[in-house]
Amino acid sequence: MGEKIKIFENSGSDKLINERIKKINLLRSKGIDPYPSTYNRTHLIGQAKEKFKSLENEFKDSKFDTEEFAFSGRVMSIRSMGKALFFDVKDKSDQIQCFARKNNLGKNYEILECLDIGDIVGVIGPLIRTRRGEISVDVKNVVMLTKSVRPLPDKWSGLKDIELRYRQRYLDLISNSKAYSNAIIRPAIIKSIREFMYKRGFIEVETPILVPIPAGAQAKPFETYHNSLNRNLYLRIATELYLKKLVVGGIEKVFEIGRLFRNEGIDHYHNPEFTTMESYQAYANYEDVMKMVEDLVFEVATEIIGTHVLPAIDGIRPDINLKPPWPRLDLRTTLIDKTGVDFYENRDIKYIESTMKDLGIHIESNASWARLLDKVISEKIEPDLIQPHFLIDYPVEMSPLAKRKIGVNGVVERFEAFVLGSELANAFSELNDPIDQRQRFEEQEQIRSIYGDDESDRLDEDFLISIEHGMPPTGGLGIGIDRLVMLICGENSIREILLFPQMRN
RNA sequence: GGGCCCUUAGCUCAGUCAGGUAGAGCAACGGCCUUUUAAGCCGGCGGUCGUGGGUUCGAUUCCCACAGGGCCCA
Repeated sequence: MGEKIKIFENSGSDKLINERIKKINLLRSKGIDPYPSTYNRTHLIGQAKEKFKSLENEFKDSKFDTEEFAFSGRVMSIRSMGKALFFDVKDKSDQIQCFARKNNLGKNYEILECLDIGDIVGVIGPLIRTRRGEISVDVKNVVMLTKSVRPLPDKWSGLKDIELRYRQRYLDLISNSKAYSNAIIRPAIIKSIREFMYKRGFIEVETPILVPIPAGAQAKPFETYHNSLNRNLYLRIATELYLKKLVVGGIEKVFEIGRLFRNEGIDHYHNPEFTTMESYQAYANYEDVMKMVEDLVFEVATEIIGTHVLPAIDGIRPDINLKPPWPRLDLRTTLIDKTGVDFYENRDIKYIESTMKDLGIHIESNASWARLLDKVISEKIEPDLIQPHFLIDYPVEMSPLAKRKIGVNGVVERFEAFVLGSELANAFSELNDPIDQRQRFEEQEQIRSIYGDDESDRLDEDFLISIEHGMPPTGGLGIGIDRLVMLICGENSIREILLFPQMRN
């Protein structure tokens, strides 16, 4: 800590801060440390309130005294009554009113005379009900644990400014209970997913984030530079290829939950870093994975919110029923239903462009057939998939890492899961024919050069060598953790479920 | 990438259409008050009106650019 605290008198906030710094100095002059290092909390507020209520039931109308509780938490509001003071203290479990009388506290009342909203205090005393019926601490002792020098947001309106909520999330967490519960639910979901996977015998691993070739997905990477290796590295855009190498190595059921990075636009569905779970299971195909996905989402949601029917939220969504099995929609026939066109029968660029024009879909210039069809799917099919659905059997051109479906030309064993009109998961029977895989990568490299498509997948020689050693038939999955958290939390912006979303500057 | 909207006190917001350098509530400060709870009453603080330029005698207000944020479209 600096010896001198610079005092400004110019602006409003500096004045507020200076008032509080004066109180710090006043406390110190009385021999009170405003930043002590320890405090012995005996109870959480929520537990103690429950205890008090059960004592009330036990004693009915007769009087009783409780033990002394030692709480700690942040001061949320203060009501001064002359020689008595009411203040509300909030910990992680609940909030409680504290009632402090000057004649009960003696010298310690001086601490309360320096009390501000936002301070972190310890309060010790039995519980009582006040005249108005509120369970309160009859404060016998109070300890300053951390003096705050900045004012908290308005106690009634809270913190509304969306920008401030994201940039100063800690204030959002203090002021807005939904922000706090979202922050708690996310790790609970991830824990639940881990337990689901562990139960099924999957091994969790960690693979490199800094990679020499950003392969395994179709996305633009972030680039960085390693000084002593004297080479460019990329932040991973997928965990796919490393995980499949592990399947080659005999880790037959493997998964990773981790951050991926894609150098693309930011909006309320996309953050440049986001979290996925990818899993790979030897001797399974996409049918097995489909069952696992619907079971996973069903079980996790049920565990977290106690029901598999996500409640409707006004202006955001209707009830969402996650109960398996989810409908399987064949992509080709669904396209025909929605557009009247069989896109699979003609893979010609000119054909798809003119068809799209007829359908009123905007055409990106110089795009490949696969990219154009992807556009058709996201315009004509995805928006209607509100309840959970699987779209199955994609064209090979859209899926360079997926195995061909036997007996159906040009189609691979792939599915995507959709809910609320957006993609939740992507999975396939993994391509383990090394000759075919090499050709697919080469086609991706060609598309990159022909169309200048910098999102095409990249040929990764190390990966090809690994599957040339033989990868067993494998079912692979990628599931968007952020999307799943949004679904369960009932948020329609990714920024509400990331603690610190990417912001400009 | 395109369009529309927003940015005023620490926080939540008025005021801008009809240009004359700003208001409220909460918080904070000084008083009164020992069961209040959005406590109450009295008094006084607190603002380069996002930034930069332009028009004007004069700009928070009108115009332009930029920054940050939001919504919609691509």
